[in-house]
Amino acid sequence: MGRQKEFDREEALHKAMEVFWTRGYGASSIQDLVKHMSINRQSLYDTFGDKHALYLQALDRYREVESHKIIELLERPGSVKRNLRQLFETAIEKALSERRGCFMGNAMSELAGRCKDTAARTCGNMGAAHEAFYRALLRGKKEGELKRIRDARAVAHFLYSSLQGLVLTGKATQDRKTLKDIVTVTLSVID
Amino acid sequence: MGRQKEFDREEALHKAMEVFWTRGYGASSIQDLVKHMSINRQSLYDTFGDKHALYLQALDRYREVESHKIIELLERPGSVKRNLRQLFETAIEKALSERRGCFMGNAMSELAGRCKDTAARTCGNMGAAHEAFYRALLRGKKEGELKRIRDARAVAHFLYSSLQGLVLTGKATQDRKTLKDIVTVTLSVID
DNA sequence: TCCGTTCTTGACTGTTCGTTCCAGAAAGGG
DNA sequence: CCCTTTCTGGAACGAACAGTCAAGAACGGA
Repeated sequence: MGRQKEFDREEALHKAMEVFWTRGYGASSIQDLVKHMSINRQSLYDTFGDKHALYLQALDRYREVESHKIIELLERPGSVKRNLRQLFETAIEKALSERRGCFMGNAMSELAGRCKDTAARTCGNMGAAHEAFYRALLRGKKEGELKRIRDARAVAHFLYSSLQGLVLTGKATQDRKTLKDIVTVTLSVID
Repeated sequence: MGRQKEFDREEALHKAMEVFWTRGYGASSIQDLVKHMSINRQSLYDTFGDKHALYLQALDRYREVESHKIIELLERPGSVKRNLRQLFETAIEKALSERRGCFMGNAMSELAGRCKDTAARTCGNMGAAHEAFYRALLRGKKEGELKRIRDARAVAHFLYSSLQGLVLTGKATQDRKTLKDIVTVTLSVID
């Protein structure tokens, strides 16, 4: 059946995701990608199609990896408030250490307005995150921790939007207090 | 003193701002800019310097025009709550009709992490908006409309971040209800 | 009127972009 | 062993990129 691939497809895709995540679509050249993926130019085209197709696959991979992290965190047993607080505080720490934001948020900003494929993926990812928030809120209500919440779907939308706003703000300022203020007020709506 | 310019500098800069706002920095070519600004290539370089310098001037112009709109709206006499509601509802309408988001938000996402000049401008703009929110909240407190607010600076940071999150979310989804949900919950913190 | 300055124009630079082609090396199946 | 398939590396493609140059047109001042 011919020669085997010398590189691991998933590993290469992961590297591509990191390049696109860090630099965005337009600012990532094939040169950059080839270098960081440690594969040959031709192998890239043979395996992933063209640049745009690779980008979409990287978005899909991000969703698999990062979204599942969020879902997993929100589904941890115990206090829903504590889980939410931890999610937002982790976001602050990442905003202060890395500066690349959220790959989905970056994709929304750069391409979702012009590219349907990207819009579909960012929208789908938002839907998945929304469901995770929603389920967590429902559980919090059922367990009596979140008595004040009326429209859980609305609050879930709000939380996702707030998280994106927080991460975006973290690109402009490195001031920890500003980011903590945002989280404090955000979480006050589920207090 | 030689020949006069055949174009209006401010008008050309305004056009450049619209191109950068709509397409972002990387995806705007000098070709695009020249075309939409209706000036010659050389005039662009003579008048504004290179592409990057033009971008920064476009950011400055955006701040002058758009930030002042926000400040003006928030300083209107009468109910602070009403003013804030109108600001957020206008943001929804713009998100649904145009798809270009907020130029400052776009700049944060695309460049603030890599370019100090851009970071300084987005940060400065955030500071100005923060002050506008803060003054509005203080007035609301003084006039007895916003009794529940304790840390007005924190709420001001929150409102700016939420606005950015809302606008970004509007790039992924065109669903009006989702956006209205976000605004409803956001404004519940100043209720 | 003529000079000097500045603006306009379009051709042109060298570079980088995404993508493809090709020749050859490597490996599995018969 | 040979055949087929696949991967590799480098060269090459045309297009698009940001930025520059030189020549001339238009205007203000003397």
